[in-house]
Amino acid sequence: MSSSQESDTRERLLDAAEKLFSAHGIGATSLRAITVEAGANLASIHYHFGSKDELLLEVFSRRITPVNSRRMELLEIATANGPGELDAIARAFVSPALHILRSPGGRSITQLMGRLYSEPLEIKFKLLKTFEPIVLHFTEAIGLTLPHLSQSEVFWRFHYMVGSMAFTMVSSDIVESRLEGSVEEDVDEGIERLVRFISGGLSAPGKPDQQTRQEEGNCEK
Amino acid sequence: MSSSQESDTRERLLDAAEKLFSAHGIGATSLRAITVEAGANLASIHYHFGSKDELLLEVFSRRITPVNSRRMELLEIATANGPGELDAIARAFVSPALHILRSPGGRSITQLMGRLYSEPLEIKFKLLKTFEPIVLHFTEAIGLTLPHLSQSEVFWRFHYMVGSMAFTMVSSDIVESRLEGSVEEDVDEGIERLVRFISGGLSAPGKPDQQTRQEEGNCEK
DNA sequence: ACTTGATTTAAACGGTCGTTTAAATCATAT
DNA sequence: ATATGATTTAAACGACCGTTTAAATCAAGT
Repeated sequence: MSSSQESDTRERLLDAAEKLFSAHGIGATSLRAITVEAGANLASIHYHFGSKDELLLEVFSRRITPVNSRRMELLEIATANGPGELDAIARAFVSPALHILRSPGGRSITQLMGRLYSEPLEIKFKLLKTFEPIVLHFTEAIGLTLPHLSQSEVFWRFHYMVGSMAFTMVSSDIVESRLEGSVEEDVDEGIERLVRFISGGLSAPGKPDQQTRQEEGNCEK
Repeated sequence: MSSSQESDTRERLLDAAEKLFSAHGIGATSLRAITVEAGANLASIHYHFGSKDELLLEVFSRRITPVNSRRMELLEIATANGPGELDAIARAFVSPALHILRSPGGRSITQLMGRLYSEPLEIKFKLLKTFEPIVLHFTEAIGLTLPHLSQSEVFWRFHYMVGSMAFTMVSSDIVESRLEGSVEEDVDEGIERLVRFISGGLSAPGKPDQQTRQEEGNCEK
């Protein structure tokens, strides 16, 4: 039926691995379980990917690459005319990642992406290399919008943003189990709610000892 | 030498498990590695704890119980006279957890606690039961300070706070490896920086469609 | 029809895992 | 000293793991 020269076993393996890694964790998912789920032979993983680690790398990058591309697109739009608005910058980072909740296999890959940060695997460092340009461009954009903050303050706030997003992705099941009464809400509504929190945090006053206020000064307290 | 009737093998097992779970992850740490590290016999874990899962539960709760007690103490102080200040509420939640960085074995247990949230283990749900009173009291405190926000908005913002803190704990090694030039900073300085971000996020304007402004209105933009 | 390379298959390899068992050792009270 | 219960020990159990091998099968090009 398919006339492509690419094996579709490879795709089925990626889909199965994505599903099982997300559901049960990476270490707890065996290659045997993946091949059973994919309807393939045990050795097919080593034939197509070489090892379990390289399979995992492929599972990640297949999803993360387009997400990061979209992030760069949105960031460039947000910063096209001078320093960008903080909510637009936050949205450029958060929205592409949370939007794949809608794609097939969405919930699973979302949890897997969030889990990446906390896994003590060597593969994490390989994957994080991919994020370096993202980190650089977003911290630069935030720093231009908030020039009164020190470089390390900007850097940490960027990571707080990453954390609140990653945690949302990982534990969305837990959070939603508490709000059982509420209807399944729109993805964009969740994005905007998160963007509100993040841009509020990014725009918080800086370290009180140093240069604190720009024009709008202290908003809290 | 020790006249206590309690076995100190038990304590050495907990210390070794805490260290290895944190360094290499839970799934990647074998009972054999733990007993070697503790200088104990392989079967001693099952004698003292019954299983690997129950050992893990003990490792967690030994550290988390005092942290949550301290959180409740600080929250009660912060909310003693009417609605609490947002930064005091955030500090009450964040500070006890990050302060055990100083305790022996600090770095390791910090990463382990942060990792708890993203592990797809059944044990996670047992542990999260412990947090229920914490969640209830803190969301109530935030809601009293920000009465214009809906209940679900408050609930989500609480979880964004948890996320930015948990991510900070898990990935502090990564973040600090980027700021290699900077000296090892004070723990309280990191706490205050995180508190700044969180209270900024908590106090952000609400959903624009509904009732938005209180007295201080929009702080960003 | 035959060859060639890509892909799939069944079977096994060596290793590590959590758990269990039953005997050995220790501490303590009588 | 001896009995008793708590603790530690050595050894093995069955199960599952990631990986490898070599043969079988498939798909095209000639």
